[in-house]
Amino acid sequence: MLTFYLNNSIFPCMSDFATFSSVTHSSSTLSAELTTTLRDAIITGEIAQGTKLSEAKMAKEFDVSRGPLREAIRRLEGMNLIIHIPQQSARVVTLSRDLILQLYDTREALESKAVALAAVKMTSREIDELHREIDAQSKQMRENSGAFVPVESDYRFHEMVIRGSKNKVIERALIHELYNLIKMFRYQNEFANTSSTNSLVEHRQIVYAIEQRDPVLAEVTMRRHIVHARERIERRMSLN
Amino acid sequence: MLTFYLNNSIFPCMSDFATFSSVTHSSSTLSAELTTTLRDAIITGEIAQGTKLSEAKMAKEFDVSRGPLREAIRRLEGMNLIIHIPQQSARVVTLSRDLILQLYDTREALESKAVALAAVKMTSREIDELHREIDAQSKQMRENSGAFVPVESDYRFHEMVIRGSKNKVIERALIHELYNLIKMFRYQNEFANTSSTNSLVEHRQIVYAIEQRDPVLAEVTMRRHIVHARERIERRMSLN
DNA sequence: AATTCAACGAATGTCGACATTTTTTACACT
DNA sequence: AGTGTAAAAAATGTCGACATTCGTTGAATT
Repeated sequence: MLTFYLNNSIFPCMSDFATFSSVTHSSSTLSAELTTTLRDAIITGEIAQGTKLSEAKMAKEFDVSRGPLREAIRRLEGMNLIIHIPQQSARVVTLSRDLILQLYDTREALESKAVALAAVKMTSREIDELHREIDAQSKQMRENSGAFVPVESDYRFHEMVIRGSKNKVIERALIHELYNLIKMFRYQNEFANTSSTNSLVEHRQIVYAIEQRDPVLAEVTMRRHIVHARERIERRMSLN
Repeated sequence: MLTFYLNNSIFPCMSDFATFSSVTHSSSTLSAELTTTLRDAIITGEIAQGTKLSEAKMAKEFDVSRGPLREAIRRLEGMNLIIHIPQQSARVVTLSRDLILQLYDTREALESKAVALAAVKMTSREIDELHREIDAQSKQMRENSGAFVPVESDYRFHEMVIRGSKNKVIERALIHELYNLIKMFRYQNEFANTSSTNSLVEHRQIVYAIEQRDPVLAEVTMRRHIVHARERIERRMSLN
């Protein structure tokens, strides 16, 4: 069975949903389970961009009533993964070139602020964890002689920094409302599949700045890190 | 009948809801109407912070079934106005000192980026509208010999700048997910009721920077504007 | 042939009832 | 009196059916 790794949770193809739901009962409510299942299906592209979501069909497919399904859709709306027009349709978001670039501009603003705060607020224990993560990145890249930082590790790194800001508002904006779209974009576009070896160097610089408790340096470094990613995307992305 | 002005929409006290719903049929769906009604009731404090929302009671009060009401609650969750714990409770958010300061940090990051983009992207027509708005502010303040920029005008100004960025992601993050909380905070705390006369000067500086098509100046100016607001709040806010 | 209108089908919105879980209350026991 | 347990009450979660709206098809008219 094909499985994808996202957010530390494994989820199988949608056709295997029956199996999945009988195996995993982590979430308390049906509606919450549906939310994560749909989220992952959208991120991976199993449900393609722009797809019109028919409540009746999906309810039948997942073998649930329309109530919980509608709630899941509302939540995904709040995560910017679904665009809903009342009385008409709910569609999976379409990642235009424009939207992606706007996404990275927003990420630049939020995450550079987050790391500035993190430089002040992170505990030394948390900084240690950052070290462990980039050491693992380094090791993995040497072993696989890969030019790319493994995506999951990259997400873990950035999310550790974000949480380190101790700012719940930024954390929610980034993790709940932005990163899903970024994961979706990266998952569905090989060329966006993380960063060159530069990324690892940049990660080290970020940790260094945090370690020095230097919010300005941390902010500038993170800003550059994200701008680099944005530039890479802007160059390589076809115009649509 | 007591009415409050928010987002260009008038809404009466909740006790008068029956009247309201028979008068205004602007929104297409019940669920959408409930969302705005509840949103405004939360912002004004008619539904107090921390209130536990009982679906049954509210459904009876508004004379609707629980379905649309639950959807409205999910949407308000997405706007950060309600915190929901599955199987337990949905509560109106509580604006702690900490949360407010985090909110302003986030706003600083997003809105300074927004204005930098606006300095590049705004049309001259849009800049004219900015002028009209701050001229109106100036006039109102002279006439009422007031030390404060009228809140509604202040929101209009900031929202014009945000839209001027032409960045839908930032726009949504700010207007849909942050400003409601800020409005809530300001509405329920006299002392936060906009800014000193400095604000008007700062608004002029921001427009000047945009006019000069100077994104760096615009960003710095906006950042200072918001930091000032934050500092004022930090000084005056009791510790809770 | 193109356009308009009407009827049909499909989809979303809304409702009331049932199921399950949580919280409260009351009672028994130490 | 305090604690623990069990029943009862209240609340959330879920379901299936009905209502309304939207989009489409097809026929009638110009």
